[in-house]
Order: sequence, then structure tokens, then C-alpha cells
Amino acid sequence: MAAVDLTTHPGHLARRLQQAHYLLWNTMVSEEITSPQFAVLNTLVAEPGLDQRTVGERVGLDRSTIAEVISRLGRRGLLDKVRDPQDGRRSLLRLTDDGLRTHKKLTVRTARMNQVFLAPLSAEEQTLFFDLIRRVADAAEGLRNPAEPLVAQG
Amino acid sequence: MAAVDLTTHPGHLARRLQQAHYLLWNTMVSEEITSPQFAVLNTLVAEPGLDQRTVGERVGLDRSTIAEVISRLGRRGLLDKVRDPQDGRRSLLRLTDDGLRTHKKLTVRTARMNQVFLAPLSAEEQTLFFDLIRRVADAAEGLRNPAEPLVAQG
DNA sequence: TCGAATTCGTTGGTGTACTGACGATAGCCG
DNA sequence: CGGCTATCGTCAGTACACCAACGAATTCGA
Repeated sequence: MAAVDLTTHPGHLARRLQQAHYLLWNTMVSEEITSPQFAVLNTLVAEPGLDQRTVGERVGLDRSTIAEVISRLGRRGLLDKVRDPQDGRRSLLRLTDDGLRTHKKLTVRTARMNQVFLAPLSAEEQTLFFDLIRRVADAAEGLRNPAEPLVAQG
Repeated sequence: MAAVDLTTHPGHLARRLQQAHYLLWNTMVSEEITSPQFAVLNTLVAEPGLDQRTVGERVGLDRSTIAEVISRLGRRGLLDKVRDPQDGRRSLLRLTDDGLRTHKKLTVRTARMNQVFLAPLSAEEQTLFFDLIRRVADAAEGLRNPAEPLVAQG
């Protein structure tokens, strides 16, 4: 009766999109390294020695979640974690050789997977796809962190 | 060096989109009922007495996950679960009065939230947004369930 | 009709993902 | 220098989300 059409609900679509991606990742990229784990590796390739919290910020994970992801990657020997001698609160992260190799290997596979994933869209549509999602996600994130970036208004 | 730009990775974007939605849902819709739980309620409003597995299929959740969601909704008294007398394997689901009331209340709030969430996009862009995501998700799901729907080819 | 295959729900294991609280450390200020 | 505050990482709790394996019930086939 009063039921709603979920296919017009962005949250529902976002969940389904992520699930679809998860499945494809599992079959085409890796069954051991997950997409968030790859994001962490990738961040540390770009910026070695980064602080744990900052890595979380880069990939979009809160402190609790990033701690678990880091812990798993450390257990597999893909990264090293050292206490910052300058600031005892921080943990500094750095990929091991194995971590670098793994990142390189997965980068290739990830690119292939992205092609398959986006194959139903034309080139222009793909650009649009990125643009629209990014705008919605950024705006919603902005609602969470109010004020602050008002440079010269107060 | 060989680091990749994650903003061009659909999986990364999908995750960020869902996180953004999660936060907005929590503040604008409900802190107790989650989006997947609402999807289940909504399905049972449209089709009362549905089988547990079928509900999972409707909302896009596997048997394990739907079992937990159903269990939580049952614990809160929002639905009833009865063994099918015709087929002892099945659990038939039906909303309670409280479940119906909750669904009605959340439907209003969800509509409001969707407006806020999609506000950064124009009307045409919103249509495109739905269309692009749905096409990608559907295609990826199709890769998972091969063959089968070939009606007259064998 | 009786055994084999299928289906449904459950359980156990892993991996995100969030909040809230807590201890340790560091920075600031009186 | 000694307390206030802020920050970082951890831990506990809750909630998806998947796979694999299992028991119970049904259905199908010889």
C-alpha cells in the first residue's frame, strides 16, 4: 500500500553498487586483500611514513576502522608500524618490500576490474558517473563538518 | 611513485557514497532503524507474508545477513516470524502494527533525507545519477548470475 | 517408496564501519 | 612547573555483508 520504490533511493542504490563492486573485486582482483586495504597500501606508496590517523583520513575511515585494517595488513607483513619517537601518540606506517610488490600487482588487476565494472557506460557517461557521485558524497561529508572552512567571513 | 588516484576508482567512490548516506540517515531519519532494516520493512509492507529468503532477495541481502536483520527487527517487535505450515523449511514474515507505524513514520523522513542528499544535483542530474548507478550495479550483478535467463536459446 | 538432490534457515568465521569511552602522550598557559 | 586540554590509538559494543558448512525439510527420480 504505502510501500516505496527503493530504486529511487540513493542509499539503497549506493549499497547495491558497493556490493556489486565487492563481488567483482573478489573474483577479479584478490580474495585476500580487500578494496579498503588496497586503498591503504596505495596511500602509503604515495606518502610513506604517514601517521595512522592521517592514513584513515586519506582513505575515508575512522580511527577504529583504520586500526583494524592496519592490524590485518601488519599481520600479513605488508607494512611496518613504529611509534613516533618525536610524538609518542603517533604510529608511523611504512610498506614492506612485500607490501610494495603486492600493491604493484593489485594496481594492474584493479585497473582491469574497473574497466569491466564501468563497461556498461560510455566514456562520457563514466566521467559523469564519477562527477555526480563525487559531488553528492562531498556535499554530504560537508554537512558533517560544519563551519571551519569559512576563510574570511567571521 | 606508482600510486593511483582513488577518486577515479568506482569502488572507492561507492564506499564513500554509502558512508555519506549512512551519516545523513543517522542524523535525519533514525538512530535505531538502519537503512537496510527500513528496506526490509518496506518490502513487507508491499508483500506481507513473504518468505525470509525472498525478502533477502528483494532488498539484496544474502541468507546470513537477512537472518540477522530479521532477528533484530523481531526483537524490537516490528515483525512476526512464523514457520510455514505448508513447507517446514520456510519462515513467513509479517509486520506488526508497530512495524507498520514505524515504516510510515520513516517513509516521511526518508523522503526528506533523500532531498537533502541529492540537493547538489539538478533534476536532470538526479535522473542520470539513478540511471548510471543502476546500470552499473545491474550489469555487475549479471556477471554473478550467468546464463539461466536465456529463454529460448538452448 | 526410498534414497539423492535441492532448498531454507542457522552457525561460525572474516572484514568493514560507526559511536562512545578510556589511557597515554603532548602542548599550552598560568 | 603543574594542571587543562587536545590528540592519538585502543577497546567494547552494534550492525551490516560475505562465504562455507551444517541440519532439517521437501522434492525429485529410479
